[in-house]
Amino acid sequence: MTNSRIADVFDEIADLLEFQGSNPFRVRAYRNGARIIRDLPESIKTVLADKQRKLTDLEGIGKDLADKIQTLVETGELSQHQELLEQVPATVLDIMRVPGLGPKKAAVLFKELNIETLEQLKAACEAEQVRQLKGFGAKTEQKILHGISIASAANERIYWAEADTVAGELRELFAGCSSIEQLELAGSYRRGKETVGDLDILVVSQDVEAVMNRFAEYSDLAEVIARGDTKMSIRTHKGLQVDLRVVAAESFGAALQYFTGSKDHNVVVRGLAKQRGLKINEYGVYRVDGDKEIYVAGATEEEVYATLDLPCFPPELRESRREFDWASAGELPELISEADIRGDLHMHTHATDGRASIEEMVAAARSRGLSYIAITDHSQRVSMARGLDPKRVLGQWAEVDAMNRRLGDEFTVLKGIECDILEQGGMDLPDDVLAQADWVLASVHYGQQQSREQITQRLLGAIENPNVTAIAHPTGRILNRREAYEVDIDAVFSAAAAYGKVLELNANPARLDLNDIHCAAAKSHGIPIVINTDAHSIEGLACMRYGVLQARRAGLTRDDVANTRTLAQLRSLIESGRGNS
DNA sequence: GCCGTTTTCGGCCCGACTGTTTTCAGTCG
Repeated sequence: MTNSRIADVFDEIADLLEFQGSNPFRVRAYRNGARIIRDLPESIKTVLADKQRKLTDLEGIGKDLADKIQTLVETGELSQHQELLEQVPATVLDIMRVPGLGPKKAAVLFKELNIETLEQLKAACEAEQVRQLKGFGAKTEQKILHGISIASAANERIYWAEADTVAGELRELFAGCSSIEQLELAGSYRRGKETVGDLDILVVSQDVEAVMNRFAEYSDLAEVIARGDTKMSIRTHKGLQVDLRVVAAESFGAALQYFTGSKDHNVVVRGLAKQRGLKINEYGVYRVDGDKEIYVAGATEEEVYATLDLPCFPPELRESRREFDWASAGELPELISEADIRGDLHMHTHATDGRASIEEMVAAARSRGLSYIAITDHSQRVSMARGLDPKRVLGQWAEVDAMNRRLGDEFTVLKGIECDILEQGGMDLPDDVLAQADWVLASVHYGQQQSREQITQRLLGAIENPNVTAIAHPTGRILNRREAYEVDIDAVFSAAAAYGKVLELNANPARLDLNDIHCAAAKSHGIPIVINTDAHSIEGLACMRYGVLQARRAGLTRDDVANTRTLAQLRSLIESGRGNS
């Protein structure tokens, strides 16, 4: 059983317990446990197999959860989980996900009206039965009906890149509001999470009405969800919720820290504050003195963290993973930035499914400040994209040689290929062809439904091939669309480390594959990561920033990433991979 | 359910907004 499956079980137990009105801290313990398992950079099986280590060494996993994890790994199920599912139909969890309905109200609906599904809930609202219940009224009934109608749209998290577009529009909207002194976007968007559930905007202004009126003029606004003295929430036509909060200047840093989260990170921060006799909320840091609270800090995030002797963590690291350990050891990594990137080693041209020529890709890459690229068109198996057979790829590489002679020392194009790993195993081009390339990416495009053993063996075979430099998009996932294929990722990491291979972080905003957890795991194996755009057009080269953001979330530094190296350093890295095979 | 230099019990982050209420519970982030 995989980490993520174990985490899913714990999350569902938390949902079911919450529905039953269990101790909220017990519920939190399960959710916390789920997050810890999901964020773990190695498989739980590996930890269990190591006699030197105990699951309870993980902060937040006690004896009880450790036993449950072990049971799940060994038997694939958990009696407590089964019993809960017998008491509470899993479909009632959908009811809790309707905006405005939480565990308490969902439980009342279930107990009083026997409502188990969204369909039954809709019918009961339309029959005006819900408004009869204590604690419910006509407005709640309308809100539920509305909530059901938008539930699917509202629950889908959008790609970070899409959120960034909305963020840009909102910045522009508020740029025309003269009373705004400071503005920042917070939340998971600021932390650079691969998908974003909603946007949070923080503003300092003396004129709350003017700011909120401006917000109400947003061209993509579908409805105003709430509007109070300091907070206003809207929903866009696509269903994205945007929250606006207006705060005083002395509270801006505290609010930014608070609303950037993550929630788990803030729980730790608040706990540390409490130990020091301090209290932190979104208005500031306060020294608690009897029943008096004296403002200590809050204008900037730096001063908020400084009251706890903590560095101002880069937002990407605020996930309550390892950042507090790093900080206390003085080992906070200096995260990679886009300026560190010198090359892009995965892109397509119009020879296959790209839209531009080699020359156009070179020009675009140079204007982005890069000093080398690899042209990596598809191999013949990808017939839909007119993949290259040996003859065509050798022809393309001759073209690249000619191009390099024209370019001189200023810029270099590596002769590359994105070579398919065939369904039956083995590479899609003969070794004597691949041996002539500078840079070979190996990819799984077909047979993604194969068994874990088959796919793992295919990947291991590619890693062991001396001509292969790197594995592209190693898990094959497409966010919101396609799960990663089944693969023993630990085996892939071990092999890549042993054979000196590189793993890709594909920067396409829908892929971001490897994900942040896997990148951190690869780093711990000493595996270099290459951040590539997989561009199919000159515009596609701009995706690099999404990959860098993901790398930052993984805690990667410049040294962890292959394409921050100079060309000479990169070539020696490629050579050492060949030597190890 | 987790945790502990205030340690095996008693805490566990905290405030805004809404709707249904006449003072607050539930939801949300």
